[in-house]
Amino acid sequence: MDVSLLKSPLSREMPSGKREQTKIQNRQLILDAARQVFAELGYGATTVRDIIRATPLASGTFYNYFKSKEEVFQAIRDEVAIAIRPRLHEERMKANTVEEFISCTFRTFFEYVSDDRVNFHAIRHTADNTRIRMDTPEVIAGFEELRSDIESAIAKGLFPPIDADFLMAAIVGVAFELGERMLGREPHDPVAAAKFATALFLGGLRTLPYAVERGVNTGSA
Amino acid sequence: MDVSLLKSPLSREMPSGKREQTKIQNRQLILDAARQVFAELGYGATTVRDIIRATPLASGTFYNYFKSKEEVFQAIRDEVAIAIRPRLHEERMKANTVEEFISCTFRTFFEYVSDDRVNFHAIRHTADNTRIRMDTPEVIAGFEELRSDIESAIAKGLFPPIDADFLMAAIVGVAFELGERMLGREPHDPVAAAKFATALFLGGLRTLPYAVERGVNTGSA
DNA sequence: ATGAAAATTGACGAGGCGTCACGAGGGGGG
DNA sequence: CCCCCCTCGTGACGCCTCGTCAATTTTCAT
Repeated sequence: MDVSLLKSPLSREMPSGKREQTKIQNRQLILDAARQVFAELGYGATTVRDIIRATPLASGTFYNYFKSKEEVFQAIRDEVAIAIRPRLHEERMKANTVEEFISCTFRTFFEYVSDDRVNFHAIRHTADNTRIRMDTPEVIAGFEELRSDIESAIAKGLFPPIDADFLMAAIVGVAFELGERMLGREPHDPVAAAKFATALFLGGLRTLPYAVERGVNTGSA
Repeated sequence: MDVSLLKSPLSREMPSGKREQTKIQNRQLILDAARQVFAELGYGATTVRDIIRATPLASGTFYNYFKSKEEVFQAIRDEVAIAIRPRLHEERMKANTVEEFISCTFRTFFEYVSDDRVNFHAIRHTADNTRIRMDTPEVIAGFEELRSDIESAIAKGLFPPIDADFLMAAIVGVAFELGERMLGREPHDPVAAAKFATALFLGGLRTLPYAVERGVNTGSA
């Protein structure tokens, strides 16, 4: 009696039961298979069957974990968003100037994108010349956090009282688009991309670093 | 595939044969139905069958015109790109200063987006919280044209010798992302969006117009 | 050991996919 | 004006994927 009362509440902390373990494992199996298949066939062409075929599981099992391939895709994106969001927030919190706020945001983002090839390769190219962008709740939360950080910075007097929503959108747009371009260049140069974006936001066109070689930025205005 | 180019040399001028007419008509029937169905169900959930069902045609006929729903989507996007590209290019050609180059690019783009509700509504909302961006050859050509215009402007001394590729990407990113935000606000204010984007590119954060009301921009630094 | 709860399995009906043989009907030649 | 040819619309077909569900296996608690 005493034991059973103690055991069940305590066991909540550690989900080390066989049941929980295989559940976690199966989920990961599906996610890994999906990453691989998405990267190979492209998101559009991939079917749920393709994913489970790349797995020892049966077709029905898939639906115990995800509702559709969209949901798998979302989960993969969420992983990325969850990994990068705290880093960005933390960096921005440390910022004492506009320069730091902007530069650390871009630097952190581009470096993460450059590093985490697996996920981004799975997400990037889809079918011929189509690009997908899925704003999952986690990703949207990241956007909102950026906006809220901007608003805090405005309140602190760091930023002038500009439209935080538009500024957030502009940062997001530049980050994603420039990130894409950066991944298309060899070698990846997150620092150059961050320099470019930072200079753009801090001083506009006239302070952008000059191009010195084919598609590589250095120097400054 | 451009039908008019493949036709016999003489009939190029006037495709008034009954055959050519129904061909054009059927294509348009499919495109219109697709616009409607995409807007209703979202791109992801739409099937080729849904499109032809919204049409008096038979299922097989669809494949005489398009290979897949992706191709229909591309065709719709291409229409938009073809409509807007010459406008943008023309405006930029008239620009004598950096200010004009940037401001007319954004102004024209945002005004077009705000006006052409039909196509953008068909393209915008997809399934729950997913966004699709398809870079068709025409759209990519629009990007390339922007880059080439930037390069020309650099050659003319209008711009400093910055990385045209990155600048193009930044403009594209801000245009699409801010456009999305603009469409989410009521009423649409393409001028405010253009002002914001232009100020950002010309002078950076410090010259952005101040926010005076909930999500509406006026004034300047 | 045993029964209940939970999770996996794969077969199933529904329905979409792309194809193809057929037939209708434009269009050019006589 | 007619007729044949050839293009194009048609819808049924075989294949595949979808999401479900009853049966079965696995885990867990007693």
